[in-house]
Amino acid sequence: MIMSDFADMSDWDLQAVVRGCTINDLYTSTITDDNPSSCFAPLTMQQDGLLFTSTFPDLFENTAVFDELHQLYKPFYPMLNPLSPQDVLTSISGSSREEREPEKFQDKQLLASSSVVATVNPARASKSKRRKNQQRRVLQVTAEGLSSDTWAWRKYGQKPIKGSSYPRSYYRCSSSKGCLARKQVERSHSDPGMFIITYTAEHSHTQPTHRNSLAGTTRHKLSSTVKTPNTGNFDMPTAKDYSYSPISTAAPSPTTPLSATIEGEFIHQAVKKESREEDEQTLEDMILSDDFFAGLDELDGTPMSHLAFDPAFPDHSMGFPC
DNA sequence: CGTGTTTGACCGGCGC
DNA sequence: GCGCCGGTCAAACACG
Repeated sequence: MIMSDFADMSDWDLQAVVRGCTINDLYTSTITDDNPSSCFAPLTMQQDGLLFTSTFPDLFENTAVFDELHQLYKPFYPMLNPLSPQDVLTSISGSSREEREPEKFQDKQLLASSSVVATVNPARASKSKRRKNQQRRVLQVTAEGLSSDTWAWRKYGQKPIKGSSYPRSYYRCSSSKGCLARKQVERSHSDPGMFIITYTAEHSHTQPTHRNSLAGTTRHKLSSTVKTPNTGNFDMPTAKDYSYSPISTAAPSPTTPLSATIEGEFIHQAVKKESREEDEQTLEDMILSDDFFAGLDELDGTPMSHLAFDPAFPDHSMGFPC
């Protein structure tokens, strides 16, 4: 594996993986108290037909491998984005139908909620133009995972996608004017309880302390437009909508703070797992200590700030003013 | 007033 | 070259 190849991979995959472990622990039922190590989801990197599979315990036991990864990722640390949790992470830069329809691609790959997949194909990437060349990262998250994304997103479009039962919503980062970060949210065709999030471009700023004003985020008018998946329509509900149906067919708006219902649920889970979180933080401190976040520290000014993220209190833990 | 969503129109990449 | 389709724009409107 060469550096240029790594550069094509997601900039924050490693952190997303590490962070995802912790958050997965809170969000998914596949990780049990009896099996803390299960948070180390299998890591699969496919590259030029080469399939590299490992698990985190393996990586950590094999310090040489981890050091290599550490070194390879080091140049990208400042670009790491504290993505919200979890599940599936795919880096895409290509032109095939599969890549243009990540949700189908993921279905094919049978991406489990706890697995992490990073895919890159430099050969194809070089051929493309603007849209083709755009690096994308695809995550499959639950509604909870969706709501835990603490970046401030502003919806700027929604389109029905051919072959998909659900429309795709388009969001741009509203934290900073010049930020090119984009986000697409689409309900998973195979699992309506899951959402396919496609991130495009990087944030050009640090994570905001608080999300922007809530003005306009709760439109009662929406209550008549929110439909079930069976209708083929899909609107991102407001916090109020979501609070009525925590595990509803829709999901919280990315710009909407966690509703009391969801937040309470998170608090409940967080309290439940409190002791284990300490262990995990210790683990993360061990794994990600020293120069791992040196770049982030320079960028953010708050050392280890990202590790302070707590899905139960996203607004309290994330960030800093732009 | 500031910030958000909605939605039809438009643009441009891509496949044929 | 043409048409399809995904992505973006921007006006209108909602909400606090």
